[in-house]
Amino acid sequence: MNTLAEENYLKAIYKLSLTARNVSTNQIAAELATKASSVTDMVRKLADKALVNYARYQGVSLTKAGEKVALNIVRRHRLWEHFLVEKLHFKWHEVHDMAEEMEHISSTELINRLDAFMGHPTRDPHGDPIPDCDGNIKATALKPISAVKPNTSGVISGVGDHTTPFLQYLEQQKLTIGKRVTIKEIIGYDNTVILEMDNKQLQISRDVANNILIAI
Amino acid sequence: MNTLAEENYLKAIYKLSLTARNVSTNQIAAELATKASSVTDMVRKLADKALVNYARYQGVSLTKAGEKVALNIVRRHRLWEHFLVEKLHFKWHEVHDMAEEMEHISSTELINRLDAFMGHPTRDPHGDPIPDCDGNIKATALKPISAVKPNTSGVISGVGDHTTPFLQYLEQQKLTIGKRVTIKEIIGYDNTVILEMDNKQLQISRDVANNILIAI
DNA sequence: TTATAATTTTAGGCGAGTCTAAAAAAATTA
DNA sequence: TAATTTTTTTAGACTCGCCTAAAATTATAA
Repeated sequence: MNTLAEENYLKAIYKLSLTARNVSTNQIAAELATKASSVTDMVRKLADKALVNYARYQGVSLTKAGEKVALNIVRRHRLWEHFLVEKLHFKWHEVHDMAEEMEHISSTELINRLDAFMGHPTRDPHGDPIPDCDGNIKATALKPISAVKPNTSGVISGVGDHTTPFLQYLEQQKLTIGKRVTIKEIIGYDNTVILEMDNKQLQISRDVANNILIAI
Repeated sequence: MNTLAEENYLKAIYKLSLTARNVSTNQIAAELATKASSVTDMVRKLADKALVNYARYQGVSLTKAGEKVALNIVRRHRLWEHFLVEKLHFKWHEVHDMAEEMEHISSTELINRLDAFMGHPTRDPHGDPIPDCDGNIKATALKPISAVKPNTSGVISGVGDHTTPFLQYLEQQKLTIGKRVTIKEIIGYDNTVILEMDNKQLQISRDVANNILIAI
């Protein structure tokens, strides 16, 4: 078994690996709100356990074993988030910190039964895919609204920003997971996007459009 | 907030306090599978935080504040056990270790919503009462089967032994929470108890009779 | 290409929580 | 009551995960 700190490092490295081949010490330190020297220590420990590939000054990547552990943590996190929203009726912006604690509960049997109890969901409340018990994750090509051509229609299926203010804004605008939207026009001046949803027009900023992901 | 170790000490002291005024260092060490010297260190730390009363060589007791924390941990533990049995269909002897981890999840709001989700249960799967959110616990006078007079009838409402082999034995004999039993006779020779349940006769040993608690 | 800046690692230390071994206090027995 | 045993505390040390400060390495700019 891995310690709490080890699990948090693996999760951070996994997350950062999605947008970079080799993750740097400083990136990990920023992600975990810790110091680079602490990261160096821990990364060597994880390398000793064969969970990451590491060479001095060269950055870090997950090994197959490390990735499996990380995907398991992600699975637990997202299943608990799903539980919190669907069964305990929390809002999607309220569940992250709780799931952050719950993801470290170790029983595999527990998580498999939770999965069954929830009806084997494929996505968490933010639209992120839930890995299965073998760590398989459904690769789904979602596009930010800002990247599609005018007159394209799609279903909101994920967000690129998980912070509370952003999620609260989306909720207020009813721009939630599952909603169908049509991109009408992208204004050249500042990339404001004009959408149609529920037969009404709506304008959103470039930043917001970058962080709403749709399936076409 | 208290650390994981602190919470575990408080819970252990609470448990031992049920059968002793002042809890000894050695008792706590045995309960937590640690060494007396470690207990002394931690107990001083808890005394500094005003969670226990402590004087060198005199044993330990919980303060009001410490008891409140302990009851909260017990509440969380028992609610999660209830969830695991009722919703995820675990057996009553399987849930202790999982709940041991889950009880440390800190959100009060989470536990209150879990409580509501479960329909405000008053007892966990072993018949132990679940404290409410203010730490009030329904005092219920349960009696071991071994301590009631012949021809008394009652409902099995708790167990005095939470170990897996004992719980599995009870399950096999269908001596589970909620079952009505009538004590027919206690044999003088070795205190074997003869019961009637579901219109059938059943014999149990003194040790078993000591650890089945009934409400009359 | 050399100087400067940024990043990463090393060295040494700290607090939490644990341990062993020895000393101190309390309880028990003769 | 004195001697012995048991319990508890103290002293000192260890690991984990973190820190700061300084050194080493790599990246960038002149």
